Amino acid sequence: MPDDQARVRDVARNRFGHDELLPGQEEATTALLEGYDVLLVAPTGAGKSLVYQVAGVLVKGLTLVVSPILALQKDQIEGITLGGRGLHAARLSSAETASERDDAFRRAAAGELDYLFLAPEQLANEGVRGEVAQLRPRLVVVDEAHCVSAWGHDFRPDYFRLGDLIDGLVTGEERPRLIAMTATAAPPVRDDIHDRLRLRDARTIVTGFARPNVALTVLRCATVEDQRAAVHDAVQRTAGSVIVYCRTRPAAKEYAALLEAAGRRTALYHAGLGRRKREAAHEEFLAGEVDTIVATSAFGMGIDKPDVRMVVHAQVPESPDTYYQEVGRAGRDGAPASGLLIYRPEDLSLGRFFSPAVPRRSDVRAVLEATSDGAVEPRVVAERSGLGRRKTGTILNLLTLAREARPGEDPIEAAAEFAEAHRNLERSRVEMMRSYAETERCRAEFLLGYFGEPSPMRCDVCDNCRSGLAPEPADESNADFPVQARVRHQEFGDGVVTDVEDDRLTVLFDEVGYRTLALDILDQGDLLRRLRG
DNA sequence: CGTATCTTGTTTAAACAAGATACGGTGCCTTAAT
Repeated sequence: MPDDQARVRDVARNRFGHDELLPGQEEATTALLEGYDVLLVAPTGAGKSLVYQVAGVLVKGLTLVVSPILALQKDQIEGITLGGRGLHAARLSSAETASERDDAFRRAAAGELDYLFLAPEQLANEGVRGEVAQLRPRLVVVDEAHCVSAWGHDFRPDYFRLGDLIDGLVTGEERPRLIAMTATAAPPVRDDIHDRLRLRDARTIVTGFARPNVALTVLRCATVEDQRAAVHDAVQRTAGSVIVYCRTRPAAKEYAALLEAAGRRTALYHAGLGRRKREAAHEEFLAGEVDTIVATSAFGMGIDKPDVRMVVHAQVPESPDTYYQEVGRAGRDGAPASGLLIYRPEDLSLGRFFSPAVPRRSDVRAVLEATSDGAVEPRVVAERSGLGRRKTGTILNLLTLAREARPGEDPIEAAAEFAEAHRNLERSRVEMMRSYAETERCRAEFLLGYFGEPSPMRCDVCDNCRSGLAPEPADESNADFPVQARVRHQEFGDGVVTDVEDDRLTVLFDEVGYRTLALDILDQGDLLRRLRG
């Protein structure tokens, strides 16, 4: 609708001071105005926030923003209310006093509030959910939507229930429009977000994953001493801001001390440090008072420092999903930057260790029995089953998933199978990270393929391109099994082709996760068949 | 699963190896004790 386009541009310019909209922004906003749900996958810095801000102005009524991190919500609110835009935003969280919360509800009910921010855990509270429903939000925004997929089962169970919780807000006939936004989502993650949030008539808008100014390199080390030296040397020869990612808190502490001793101005960041220290480290890094920050994965979402010149992974992360997200914090300003992975294969074991456990069938049965009268509140079910709240929440989620996807089957068995499939997927992601570290292909091409964006060209700046190892990307257009093809494997079951090389295929299987298959073996028997549709 | 550290065991009794054990990420929220 040209009309909508003009309105979107007008609001972007006059309210938010953006003369031009970036690719995807306008498309996503107008899709919302036309009544579609939207899944927006766009890198940080591509202005995802502007999409919901503009839509929030044009869709009359309250815009509800679900966001995972309280500090992030605070930044967003400051951005919105800044500079006399005449817009109003508030937050509901454990950090607000009772009177602040009352005030937020009162203002929202009076139509004095444009945006209300909260974490899913707030919506999980029945009382809060009821009150928010009364406000009749017209637009619901799920920020950092990959969390729905990544955290669903065990870490923050209310993320898994978010679809239900949002459905619980519908009071009248009209359901609010929904937009899910994330910077990283490989195709299976996109499907998961779509299913978990129950998007309707969803428009999926994906802007490019390519980061041509970030040179990717992998350095393989045999010993911890070599590893330590490699991190030290890489940081020392880099001018400007550097992020060093470690897998554990003790490792982060050790590397921070090492680099500090070597004369780098260094800050340490992990979740064990407490809010004040973390804020101080973050601010020092943003302000350039330190040029190096050594962190665990806690240092992540909402970090938007444009001039990071290098992201070093002192230890290999557990998946290409995480790696892409973290290395993507390099070179946001478009100037040359590098992403260096220090690879010692033993470190992958930590990724396997952290992959989610499959609950015992006896525990699943206990939870099922505790819900026989229809109880669903995790607190009640945990008391009755005698299991911990966390474990109970995980199992409840699995049972929900099992009932939705396989009605009529034994829910205990189905839940256990889902947990196994989930763990298999996580472990296969670890193996994909191994493949990334060990590949001779263009690193960027590998990552883009993983994210469902096959690239016809090499990046020319990664280690494999520079050394001449990287082959020309395979022409997959006339392959027997092209990307996206649905296939059936005799042993692994059904799946989707995610990557095609000259001599091998990578397939994402429903039950066992990612597998790379050698074509010459496939040719020998009828191991793999293409399915229709 | 791998690593660091503590415990036990052996052997030209102080040192060192083998064996056992603990630990490892991400954040809401609530509530009790300062």
